[in-house]
Amino acid sequence: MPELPEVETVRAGIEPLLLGRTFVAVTVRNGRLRQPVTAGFTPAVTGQTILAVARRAKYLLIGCRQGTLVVHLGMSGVLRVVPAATPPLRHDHIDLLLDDGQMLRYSDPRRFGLLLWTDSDPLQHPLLAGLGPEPLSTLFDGAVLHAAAHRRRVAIKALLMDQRIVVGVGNIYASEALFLARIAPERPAATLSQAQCRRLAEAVKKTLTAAIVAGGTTLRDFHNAAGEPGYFAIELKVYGRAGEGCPRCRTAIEQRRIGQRSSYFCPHCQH
DNA sequence: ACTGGCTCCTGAGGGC
DNA sequence: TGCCCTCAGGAGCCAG
Repeated sequence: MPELPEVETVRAGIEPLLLGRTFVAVTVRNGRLRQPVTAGFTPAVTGQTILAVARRAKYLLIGCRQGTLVVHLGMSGVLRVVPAATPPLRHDHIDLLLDDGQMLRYSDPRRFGLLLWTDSDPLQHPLLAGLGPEPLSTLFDGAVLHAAAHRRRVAIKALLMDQRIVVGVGNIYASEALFLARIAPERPAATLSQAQCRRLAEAVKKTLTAAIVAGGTTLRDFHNAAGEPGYFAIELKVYGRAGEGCPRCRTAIEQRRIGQRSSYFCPHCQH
């Protein structure tokens, strides 16, 4: 369930449960993920003490004394801290046993996610080195977006989801941000004016921030911090609402495929 | 250098 | 009930 807000919610949820803990054992039931879990994974992680739980783009970075555990949730990945005795279900692929009787459990039906260990700077890892700016930082704004869109003919929605341009925006929040900015998702990126790029960059920040706040609220209600945030926490204005009335003008929301992904928009107020 | 299309994988839901 | 199709919140890889 992962776009940036969901990953951030997971990060915030597991951080207090992991800080200072040590991984005492690792069980890999099925390591065939997007990148297969390597033979060196278990010995590398075992014995490591957790010093930080950070996030870069949609990657979780669990910083340990001698390296970093990098986790990506893919489409369907879930990370939870549960009692060590919890019996595994079908898609509970990896357990990382902690020194307090709990374990960090990775589940992922579709197995598009990944776990890897790196003992050097995780930000320099090939998977992360080419990532664009964090959307909520000052490194991302209208000017940056406008520069990135220069001469690009791709649909603006596809550009928004390109992690080399800006990270963290997935299929749901791309539709939501474009709705908020009143920009049609199919517009070739290069046709957006500076003002429109400014509006869109602000809409991205606003959309993601609202979702993080909502996720955090949801999580606080979860006593076990099990992290079942999800998209129910926030009211989506257009995503998944084909045929329903636009919240602004009541025109029927349209659904269309853009770059193999379902996109939702109001044909009347988005241009 | 870009662009669009395909691919990995399992599960859910709709139509017949 | 079963079968077949389509779709799903990601992103790397490939040919043109």
